Amino acid sequence: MKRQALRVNRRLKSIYSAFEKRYGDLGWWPADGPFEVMVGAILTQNTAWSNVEKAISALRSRGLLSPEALSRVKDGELAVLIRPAGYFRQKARKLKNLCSFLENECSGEIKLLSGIDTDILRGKLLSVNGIGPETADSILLYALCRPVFVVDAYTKRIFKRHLLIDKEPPYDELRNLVHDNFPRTVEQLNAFHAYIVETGKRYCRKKSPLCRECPLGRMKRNVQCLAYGV
DNA sequence: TGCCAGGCCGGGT
DNA sequence: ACCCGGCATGGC
Repeated sequence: MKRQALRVNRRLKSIYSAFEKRYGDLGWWPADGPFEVMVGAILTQNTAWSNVEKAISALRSRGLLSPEALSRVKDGELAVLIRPAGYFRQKARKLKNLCSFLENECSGEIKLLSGIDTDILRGKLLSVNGIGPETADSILLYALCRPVFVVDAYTKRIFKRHLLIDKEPPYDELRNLVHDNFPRTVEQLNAFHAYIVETGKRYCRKKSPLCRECPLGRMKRNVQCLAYGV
């Protein structure tokens, strides 16, 4: 088991290095301030980022990118504004839930969340209707600078294609695989997920073939899968 | 034209 | 513990 962990550790590092070499510093998350990160994290659920940008712009142009302002808008009105991001009625409610959460938890002052332990905070975020594991971790990492790894569809696809795992494990299991075998620093976890998404968008969409341009190269057929569940 | 995108929820088995 | 249908727009 120790041996296994060492291999996983090495594989993760080599993947990360390949990304780093290709992309350098991506400067993620693409947003202005923590609240905007949170809003983006909800809006991008199963949705192309280009569509999210339109919605964010609409909110920005009306000065709604703060918890206080956003909580005052009526659901129906908000829904129309974020329409380009899809699932707009659901997401309008989710955004309001986020605002209520922030109001209850820290009176809308995001800085005040800094006193709360990361795991406790994660639990609180997960209790908000509309915030699941990926959204919670995105908020923790990119809005609140907590050292957590964010798992998404690209992560599973890339790890599977590059033989780190042979099937798709439950969210927390994959997250723990990285937590246990990769440096647990905000900087590296931030960059790692950013690299995964950038690579995923370019080279690892559902039907895109494996190609030479991918920073990880082609899948090597005779490399043994490290398997999941270590 | 149909498939896909940086998920999540509620209900069922 | 999984599996499903629903949610919705815009790009290719």
